[in-house]
Amino acid sequence: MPHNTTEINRQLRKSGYRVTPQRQLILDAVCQLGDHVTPEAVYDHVHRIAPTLSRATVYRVLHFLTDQHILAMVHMADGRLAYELAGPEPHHHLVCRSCDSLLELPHSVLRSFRRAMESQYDFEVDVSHVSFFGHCTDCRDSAGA
Amino acid sequence: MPHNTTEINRQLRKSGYRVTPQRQLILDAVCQLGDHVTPEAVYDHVHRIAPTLSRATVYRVLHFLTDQHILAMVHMADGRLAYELAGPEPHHHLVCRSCDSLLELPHSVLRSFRRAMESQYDFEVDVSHVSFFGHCTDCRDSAGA
DNA sequence: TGACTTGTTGCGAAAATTCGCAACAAGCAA
DNA sequence: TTGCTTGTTGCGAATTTTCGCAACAAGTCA
Repeated sequence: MPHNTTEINRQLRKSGYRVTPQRQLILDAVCQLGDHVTPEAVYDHVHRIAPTLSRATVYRVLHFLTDQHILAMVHMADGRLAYELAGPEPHHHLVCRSCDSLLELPHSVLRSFRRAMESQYDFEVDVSHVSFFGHCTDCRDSAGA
Repeated sequence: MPHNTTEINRQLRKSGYRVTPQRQLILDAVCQLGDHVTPEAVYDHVHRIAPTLSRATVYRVLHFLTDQHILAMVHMADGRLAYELAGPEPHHHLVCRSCDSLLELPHSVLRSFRRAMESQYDFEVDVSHVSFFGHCTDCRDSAGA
């Protein structure tokens, strides 16, 4: 999962996909907009630069880049999807249902779980995106008070 | 999380919510339709019995019953949401991205993980619904061939 | 039973997401 | 550079999900 555009382009072409201006714009947008970017935010951003770029394309490209493991989906607390650049090492999220805050988990916390699923169920868990929902310290404190 | 309607009704009323025919119909529908029921399937079912019951109400009631821990959300492989009756003991799913099959995990496999998150991050993970995505034995076999 | 309070519903419109298909253009080969 | 092949896009319509608000009715109390 390379982080620079040149390398990504090479990889896509090698797989038989095309590198279009739309795809580059959308990828750039996700990079610039940060950690959990909604489709609408991407659309707003790219639409300013390329007004003919349609919503459908935004959705399609986000799915596509996710399939290629260039982006990763992030489940938000309200159930909607957002996206972020997929790092070389996957990480996971603890999502607070009260305040929507995101806490990042290192991949290591799921490594043993993954192995267990593999040996016990012969199921290969894709850990490139896992979110857990619940309540963070702050929200529990204020709720309990 | 009681399983019979009478007990559920009592619980809802005690919490200050109302037991309406719509809510009962929708809950019955989920029970009858099985393990991972889509909103549209629920609507089709109840709409036959109560033609004026609207789509909006189906969505609202499904959310509502989930908040009350009477139903549980299930993430499907395509990213959409389905629902099922929440059992007394939560369970989890291994969702195959190729064939959409669901494998149930006993709660025990996440117990230690949950405790770890609590002590390390002071984050209380809600394990009433957790889905992991990946690939099952069969699909890996056929893909590898 | 009858009136009151307020949580719920229905409706239609809005928003979010997906689809189908013709027009377009990226990459390739000559 | 020119032209082909076929993956991609844009558009508009279809689908799915949410929203706003007035009308409605469940539960409560007199």
